Amino acid sequence: MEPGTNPMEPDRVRAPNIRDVARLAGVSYQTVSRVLNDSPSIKDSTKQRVLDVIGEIGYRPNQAARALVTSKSRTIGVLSQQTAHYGPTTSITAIEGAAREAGYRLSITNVSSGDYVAIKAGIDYLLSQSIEALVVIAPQVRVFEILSELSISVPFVTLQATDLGVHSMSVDQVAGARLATRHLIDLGHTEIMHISGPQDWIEAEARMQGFLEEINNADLRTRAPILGDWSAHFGYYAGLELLRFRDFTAVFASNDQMALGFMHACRELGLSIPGDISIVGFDDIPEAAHFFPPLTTVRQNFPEIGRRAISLLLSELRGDSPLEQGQITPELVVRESTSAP
Amino acid sequence: MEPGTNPMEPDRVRAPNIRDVARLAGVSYQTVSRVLNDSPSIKDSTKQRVLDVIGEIGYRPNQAARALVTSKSRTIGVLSQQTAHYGPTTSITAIEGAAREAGYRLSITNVSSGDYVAIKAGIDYLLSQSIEALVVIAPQVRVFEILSELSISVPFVTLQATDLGVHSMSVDQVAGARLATRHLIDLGHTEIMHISGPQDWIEAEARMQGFLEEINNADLRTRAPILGDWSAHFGYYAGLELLRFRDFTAVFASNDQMALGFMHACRELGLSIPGDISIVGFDDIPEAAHFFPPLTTVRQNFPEIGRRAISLLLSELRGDSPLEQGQITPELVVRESTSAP
DNA sequence: CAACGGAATGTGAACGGTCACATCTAGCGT
DNA sequence: ACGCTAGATGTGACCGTTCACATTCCGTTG
Repeated sequence: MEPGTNPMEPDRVRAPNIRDVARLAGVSYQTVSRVLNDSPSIKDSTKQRVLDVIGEIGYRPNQAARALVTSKSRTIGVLSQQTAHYGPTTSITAIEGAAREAGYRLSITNVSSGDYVAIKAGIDYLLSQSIEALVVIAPQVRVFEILSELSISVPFVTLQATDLGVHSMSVDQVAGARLATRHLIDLGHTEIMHISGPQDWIEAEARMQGFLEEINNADLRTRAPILGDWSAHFGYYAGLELLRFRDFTAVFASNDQMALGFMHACRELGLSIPGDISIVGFDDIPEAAHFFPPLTTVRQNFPEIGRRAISLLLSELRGDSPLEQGQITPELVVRESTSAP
Repeated sequence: MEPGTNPMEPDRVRAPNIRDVARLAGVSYQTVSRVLNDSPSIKDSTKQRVLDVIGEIGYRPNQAARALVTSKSRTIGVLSQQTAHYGPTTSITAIEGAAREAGYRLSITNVSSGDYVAIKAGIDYLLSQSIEALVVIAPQVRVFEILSELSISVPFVTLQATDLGVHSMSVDQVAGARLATRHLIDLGHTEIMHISGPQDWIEAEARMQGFLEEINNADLRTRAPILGDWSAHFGYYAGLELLRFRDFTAVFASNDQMALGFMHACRELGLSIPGDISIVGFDDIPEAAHFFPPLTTVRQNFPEIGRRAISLLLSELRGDSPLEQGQITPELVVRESTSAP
């Protein structure tokens, strides 16, 4: 029995390739390739024959081979956070959808800590997959330092407002914070606290800035904002601490979770909301409408950001059009956690 | 001037490849390849020289080429849901981390609707990227029909308990639901409602089953559970509706969000929790501890599931070891939303 | 000292597509 | 009837890496 050609051999089934299709359809492999990329000059009858064979034998184009020869990976990298926040998650979902629709896939890397090495490794990892574009959702200041220092060769966009050139698509955080603060001021509050996010988060910084701007505009004073970690737990403990001195009548929390925790602390101390303390959150997570009381907050359209980020990248990839990057305006949602003091 | 070799040509910078490295290091390309895959028989001095060159010119191995020749994509596919629920998101984060650590990347596809075509397309899409393994987080019944009918050729694991052979790694939903229900019964409740998740979700079904088992064990009766959509909104409106007839004293909601909405409805109708109505949720999202009142719920260890799913797949990919798949036991977290009737 | 053998390194082919170019056909005007 | 052109299809090379096998080097041993 000839060793190499043993017909009994189980013979690792190889996935059908373009030449198998060609042979069965009685055409050349190049014709098959043309059908796959629907090139214009191909006779309908031929095309149909090829498609039939493809369906019949279950042929799938090999992405790796295609990527190799075109040196296009059809992959968009996403640099994100380890923590599963509502906003990023929602945006990523939208990004994935938009990307897939355009024939791109995503490669997501979560960078856990904000330290230089981890972030650098994350970006490196993405680049080694020869991504064609990069979306950065890790909203930490340090990421942007690294990004600019690395002089990335692919188009990229951040979902945060930065001064890093044009590559940004974001909700205007400053405007949102001003909306929230203005709302409290308009109600008549003069002593307003701010519970901020972590110092190294761009969003946290921007919201704090918006808050301070509006406070200054109204000639009010405020205690130094305290820096939280976005969690409801933090909001709770911060509340217990802050409320030992009741020298304020309103709180602007930098996200809904911290607002929730803070309200928890209020209840525990027997304070009524908004009777004793008004509170505004940020994000408008779906649960916020069902907090006790339903939370006044600032709504960000996360899916929209994701979609626009991708369309911005895609247009840059196609080379066409001056990219219309920009900011999305957030919206104040007034519910029952705020009232006149 | 020779056309092809014009030294003035800007000449699209090509990324350095293995042969460039070889040339500069004065070795053959195969030696470079050996260094990259740290093959044992390579002299230390040579290895160092190659590594130096790699660092110097910033060479990155081309994943596509590698994938092509080895027919290993080093990619694990993830089939997930469009909606950004806390549980799946948290698991995915853990999965990503574990996969990356093992040198695998993720390809995530969200399938929006539960209809056959969409799910099939999602799986097809993943397979066309020649994934080496598949994690299914889309917990819909229909997904599993498709999965079994397709006879996937790669190892796969679902994050839901199924009767689909061994490929599953999940929190024991039935046990969790029994824990919750038992708790209410132990407190003395005899009229217990269940707000379930959507009918075609495996988890929803399992939790309902656990609930009914425990109800039967205790010789109690219950009204037919109502089928929700996991959202706080649904919980709210369901609450308004259900509470028109107050023929129950406790509610087991199939997730924390619906519990939240339900509590909102209670407050609005002037009912106290747990005074008038006790309520138990499911998941223990981080916010649950700060609801009003803090929610008694069932904790699932989502990251652990993700990690274990990957380690199960990896061991299957390596071919070693009988895979220790299985279930993780959930845990009841008693807070202040439950008391004796 | 020749023969040996293992460690270290090199060579050709292959993976599965696409690109650039070559060839073949059919329709058309003159 | 002829050449021309555009449409349809085929051929060879190449993308960057690994695999299988071949070759060289060098220290050991009988």
